[in-house]
Amino acid sequence: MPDHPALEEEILAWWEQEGTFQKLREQNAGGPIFSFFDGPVTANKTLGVHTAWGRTLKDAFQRYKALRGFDQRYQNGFDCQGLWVEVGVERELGLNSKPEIEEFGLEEFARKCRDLVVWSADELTKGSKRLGQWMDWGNDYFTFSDTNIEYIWRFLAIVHERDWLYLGHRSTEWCPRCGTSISAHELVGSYVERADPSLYVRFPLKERAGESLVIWTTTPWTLPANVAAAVNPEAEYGRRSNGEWVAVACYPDDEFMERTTGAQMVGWEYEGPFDELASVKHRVIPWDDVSLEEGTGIVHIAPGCGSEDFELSHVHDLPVVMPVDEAGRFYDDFGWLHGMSTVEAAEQIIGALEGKGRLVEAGLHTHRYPECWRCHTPLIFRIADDWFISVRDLRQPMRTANEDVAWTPEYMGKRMDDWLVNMGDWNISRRRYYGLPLPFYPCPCGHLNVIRSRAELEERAVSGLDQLEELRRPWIDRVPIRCEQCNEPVERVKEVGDVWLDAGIVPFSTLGWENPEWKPEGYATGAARGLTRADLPDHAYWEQWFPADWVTEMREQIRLWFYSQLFMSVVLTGRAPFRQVLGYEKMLDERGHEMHGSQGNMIEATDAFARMGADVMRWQYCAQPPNQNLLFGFGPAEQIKRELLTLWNSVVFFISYANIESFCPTWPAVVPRGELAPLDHWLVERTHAFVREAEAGYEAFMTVDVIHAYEAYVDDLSNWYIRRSRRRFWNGERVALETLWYALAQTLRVLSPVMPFLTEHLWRNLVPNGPESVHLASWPEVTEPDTALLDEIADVRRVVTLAHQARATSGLKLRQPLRRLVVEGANGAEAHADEIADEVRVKEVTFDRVDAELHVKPNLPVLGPRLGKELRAVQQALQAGEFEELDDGCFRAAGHELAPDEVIVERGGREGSAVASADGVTVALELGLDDELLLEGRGYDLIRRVNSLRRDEGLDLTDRIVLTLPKTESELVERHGDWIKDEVLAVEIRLDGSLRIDKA
RNA sequence: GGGCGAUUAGCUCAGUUGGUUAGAGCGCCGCUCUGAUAAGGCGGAGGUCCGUGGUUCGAAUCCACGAUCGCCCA
Repeated sequence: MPDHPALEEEILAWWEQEGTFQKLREQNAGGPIFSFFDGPVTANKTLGVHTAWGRTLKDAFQRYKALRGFDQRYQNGFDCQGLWVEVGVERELGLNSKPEIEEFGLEEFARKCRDLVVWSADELTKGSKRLGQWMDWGNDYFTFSDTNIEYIWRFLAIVHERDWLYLGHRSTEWCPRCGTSISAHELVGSYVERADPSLYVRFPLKERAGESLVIWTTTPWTLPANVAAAVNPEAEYGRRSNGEWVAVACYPDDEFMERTTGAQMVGWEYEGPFDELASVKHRVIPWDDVSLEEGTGIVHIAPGCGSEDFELSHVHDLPVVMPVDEAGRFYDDFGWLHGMSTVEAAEQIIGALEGKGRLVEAGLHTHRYPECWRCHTPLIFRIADDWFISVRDLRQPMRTANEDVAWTPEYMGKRMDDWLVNMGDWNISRRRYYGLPLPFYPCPCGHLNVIRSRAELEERAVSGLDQLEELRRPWIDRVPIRCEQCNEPVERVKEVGDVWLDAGIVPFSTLGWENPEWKPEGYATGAARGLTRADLPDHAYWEQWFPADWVTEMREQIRLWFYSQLFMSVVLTGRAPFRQVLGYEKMLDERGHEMHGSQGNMIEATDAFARMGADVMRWQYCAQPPNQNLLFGFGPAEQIKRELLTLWNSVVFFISYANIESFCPTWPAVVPRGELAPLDHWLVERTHAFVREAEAGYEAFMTVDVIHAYEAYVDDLSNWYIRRSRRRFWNGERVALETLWYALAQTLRVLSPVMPFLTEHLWRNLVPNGPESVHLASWPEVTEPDTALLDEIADVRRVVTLAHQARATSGLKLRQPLRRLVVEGANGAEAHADEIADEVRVKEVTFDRVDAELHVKPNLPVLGPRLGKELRAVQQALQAGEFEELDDGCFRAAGHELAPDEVIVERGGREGSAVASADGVTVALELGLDDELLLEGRGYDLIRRVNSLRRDEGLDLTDRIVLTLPKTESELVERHGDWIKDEVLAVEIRLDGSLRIDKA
């Protein structure tokens, strides 16, 4: 049994020592191009089993394409900026807010962020190598390089030139802990079920003494910012006896003193809940979207705290009250609430409303509410100034570009289109520190300066260049430039860019788009200096490698990396940056639960490497249909190990007999020449069929198809070819060895992309004088398989399976030979009667009508359309046996004549035989025994016992023995002595004692 | 609230244009093979195909409504 981890470590060392990957690249240099872009992995952690899934798919297909001779780039990428990195460092330093970070110092904070990236990049590299991923390690791209930043600057400058860039003043989802707005694509999936306060609050009406509006809210903290109450103008409202106005539809059982329409209520003025804190006029406004399914039908409007509310403020000219600051705390002018968080304020506000007698009801309400994807803080709405890219002119071109992309699974392409249809303007700014510095310099003169390169920055800088450590906060903030309009010094905005800008620009920044001259190590700039040797290629190179032939990432990347790449590519080139995409679903634990560190079901990659090994992990990933969640774990790993044992044992079997025969195969692996047995021919064709099936799987980017093809194939190889051919191997038949070697060598080549270690290990044992590595052996070229021959053996296997079933029902063991097997309906198997006889252990196999009871069933797909309602009567007659057999295979039942193709005829067992049937094939095993058969059965028993003894005593396969038997076996020895000697490798049989064996 | 998808054996999933006794792998039990042997083969138990109606000679499959779950968008 293979020790996967040990074997893998050994292969890794050997690859390293031999420079196998280098040799592969040299071998394929100048070949046709297969362009793959690696989506940058966030460098803030070690390698996880989730990430290893994607890395495995990337590696498997790059290896497959390499076998087919494609030249590839193999550039790995690290994502190095943004909240992921910042939050990691914050945690490490024990900081928990923006003021604390600023107090800590932005220079040092930036250096700490870089340290984290450097550490993580190293860890991820180590893990990926252990996984077997072949990349050009050391030539990685880092998104925090100046080069990447400058490419994004150029992109933004182009966006600005086209007039798509604007500063938006709007209500956005805001994380109070991170102190920044959250953009739409970061919001997805962040809605969680949670319980919030549910308040019904009374707003007293000014002109109608004793009357009030009742509103419902789940965000008490927004009440101090209330400026209006919205009603549905079409709806009917009613006044209860206690003076409270609500929508009639919301309280169908209540009695109302007075009724009116929403439209009539518009303009009513009321007292706000906290007029002492923010003094504004409050009035009723109409709003068609007011729902009557929830709450009271009267909606509390706070334009400073909600996006629809904010929109309404424009329509109705309402004041905008902003109650909380960046950190989600009430501003000082909110009296007793000042400094409180929205959560703290909620309790105070509920108490205060109760004190004023304004609270109708307070409870809890469970609903879906967005929280921060990074720190899980519930989001609030704030009015903020953010930088946006307008998608008005881009939506259609992006949808059109996406139509040229082949998505696997297909529905993911539709998902992308849905996303594009619904996408809002791209909010590209974040009020954070460690990120792309947005190159925007808005001048008080009204001109927006957008810098497009480091050179331009240096040229226009007023001061601060000498301290510019990196193109990054805080250093870059100290470099004011001269406004190109008024020539006055102007400062950069403080915001950094959305990380998806960093990743989306990769197809341009790493390939040298519009770069006039190739720069050696030109990517190793800024923070990336010293971390990579990556060159900045020239534009001709970009032309060659853009767009990608293929990319793969998990499904979430549709709205993230796939989206930002597509966005930037459509802006810069008008087309999609990739031709084919493979997406895959989520990873869960083996019981189908989300993996969480806190629940103890998280599997560390290092554990997985140590306990199951990289090949088994890779098998688990590759066997997974990409449209379903992967249930990953050690349980499935055990099953895979057992499954892989078949291939291992087959190779071990081959090598044992090859050694015995001193058989040394010769490269190249070509179809064996000479006297091939029918079984050898079949294995060759079967192997070719497998190669073709696997090829189709790889070409469709479906490793699961490759694995399914393999599973069927390896069963044929081991449970048919090897089992049927064992005797030929014992006899050292050369052509059998050649054929098996050929099949195994092709199998290893086909599987090597999925399972690079085990195939390599077996290859080194199996192919002594061919390519030193299976990965250098190229893809097997095979001819079109002979399907007629394949079908024939498929028939044979069907017959054998049925015969084994019949055996099982008969109660006679396989060791007891029988006289005859009759087969009906598998004509392809006729040429293989001898093999069947041997497998089933019968003296004779005949192909004939099985002499047994007749069962006739209607062939429904044929008869249904012809007979319609009459079918039922025919069906019942046939089942009851009320039918007449006519000549030439026709039947008559219930007054209808049935042609041979309209019925299915099966035969059941008679006394003295065991019958089994399936799919139109019937076999009947004749069970009669005679003395001769019984004696032979004893012979098989004896052979089995002796061979067990051989194994128990640890004899080698080729050791000869002297067999001693009791005298009672004399008849057996007399009749079958030679046969027995042959089967147990006995040179002599003695009849003078109890059963024992001695090494001869 | 809107859109998409799912619901089949203890678990994970197949199930072709509607067609005969609804399958596979794993697990469990029994049998079997013994020169791959901590493997291989055969069988068994285990199903209200989510529910209700409809179309049809015939529905796991098509249609409608409902339930539950997941995903996506608000």
